[in-house]
Amino acid sequence: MCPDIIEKEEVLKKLQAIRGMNDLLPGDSTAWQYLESTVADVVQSYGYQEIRFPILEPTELFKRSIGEVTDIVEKEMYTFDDRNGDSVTMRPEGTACCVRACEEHGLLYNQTQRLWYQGPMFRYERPQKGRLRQFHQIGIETFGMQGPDIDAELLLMTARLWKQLGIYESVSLQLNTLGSAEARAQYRQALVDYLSARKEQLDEDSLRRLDSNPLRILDSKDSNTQALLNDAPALHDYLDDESRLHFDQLKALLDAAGVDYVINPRLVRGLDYYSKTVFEWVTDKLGAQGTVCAGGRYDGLVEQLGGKPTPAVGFAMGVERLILLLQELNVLPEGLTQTADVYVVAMGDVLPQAFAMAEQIRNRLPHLRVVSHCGGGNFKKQMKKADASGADFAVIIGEDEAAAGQATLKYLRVDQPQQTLAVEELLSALQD
RNA sequence: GUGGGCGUAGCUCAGUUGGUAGAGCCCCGGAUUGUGAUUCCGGUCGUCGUGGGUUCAAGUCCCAUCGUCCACCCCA
Repeated sequence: MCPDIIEKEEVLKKLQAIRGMNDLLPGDSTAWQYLESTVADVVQSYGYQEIRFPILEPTELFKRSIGEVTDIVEKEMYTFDDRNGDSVTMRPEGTACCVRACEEHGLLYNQTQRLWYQGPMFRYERPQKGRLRQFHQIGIETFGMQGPDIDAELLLMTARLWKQLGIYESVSLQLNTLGSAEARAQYRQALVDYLSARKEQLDEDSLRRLDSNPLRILDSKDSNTQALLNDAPALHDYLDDESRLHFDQLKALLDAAGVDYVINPRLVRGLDYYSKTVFEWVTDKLGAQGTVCAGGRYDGLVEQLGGKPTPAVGFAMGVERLILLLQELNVLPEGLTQTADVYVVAMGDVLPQAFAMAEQIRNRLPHLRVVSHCGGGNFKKQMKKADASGADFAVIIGEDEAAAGQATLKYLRVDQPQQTLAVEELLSALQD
């Protein structure tokens, strides 16, 4: 066999998307656009501004923020050497990037910020439902506000968003507080002491976490471990007064606003930088990856990354998971698959007139999506395409219409007789 | 990283103890040369993921490999 052919076949086999990195196809992109624009509308209605930062950041940024001993940093990051030998990493999350960008440009100097961002994140994990290697988050971060009011605002904003999307009844807000860094350190020690004395009763994973990230043992799925935790020291007994007050005030604000929540003392977050408020919006409709939005307060992070001490709260939502949920609940608006509002059919030697008509409609009614038929074909075929496009109207131009400077307007979705109209009449008919 | 399920047409999937690869949808043509979504008739579509092995014979059995899905883990 000719070597060229062999080589070609091998290349063709390999030419597919990288594992865990999905293509977004035309049939799904409209749902994404719907979600993204709904989120953008809601967050902007609270006065949040968009920020954009690079996908590639210095590896050190994530080591110092997320925590050296977390799974993300230890084994899930896409890290490689830049051409000059610097270690760079494709961002596994947005918070650290956002802090870096704000700090670098003085956005945190004596001022508050309400920011949001969106884009792809990268983690080398085993793909499963709701978990990808390239996934998308929409994140919100606020800086410079230390009171519980801003925590509450974030939760009100998310609740509004879920209502807007029609999923509020299918998600529940899990709420907890981790206390100050000092309080948490004390509690951590107490927990380690308690569990170390009972090592033989721990499952394998929890045993491993006893050294690396003992708080994570709290939300272990192992039933024996959970039973063991019933008599373990409770985080709430170790809370400092300030954190306790902060949490009580937050709950009062949520109560007053009518946002339901569940206090979950076992809720901790995987990333090291959280303190005080932590929360997750979870659903039972998506299988194992049911957290659709999560975040909390991270008052220490800015300083940890070299800035002045700056209070901060934020969260991120998983776009793929929200899309799955919208599809699962069947709450996507109708018409997302529609690609046109008006379909222009040209019969005979009238292409110049048909194009002119389509352009005229676009000039005067720019909100309408106008698709001109291209590629020839008989009348029947063109009408079939018009129907398949989802358009409400077909605008038909044949020899007769072209000669008279007219067009025929046919209603594709309602039972109304078609009419042959002059340009102005046609435009005003399309307007309603 | 660990387990389990599944890879057959563009899509969703049948395919019996091993015996000549199927259906629906989609698409195309026609019934209807300027009127679609309904109906009827006809048609195109495959290295059965890949590579070995067993056998007279493999989509089917065995081994390997790749891909994918779900779960653990982790997390949005």
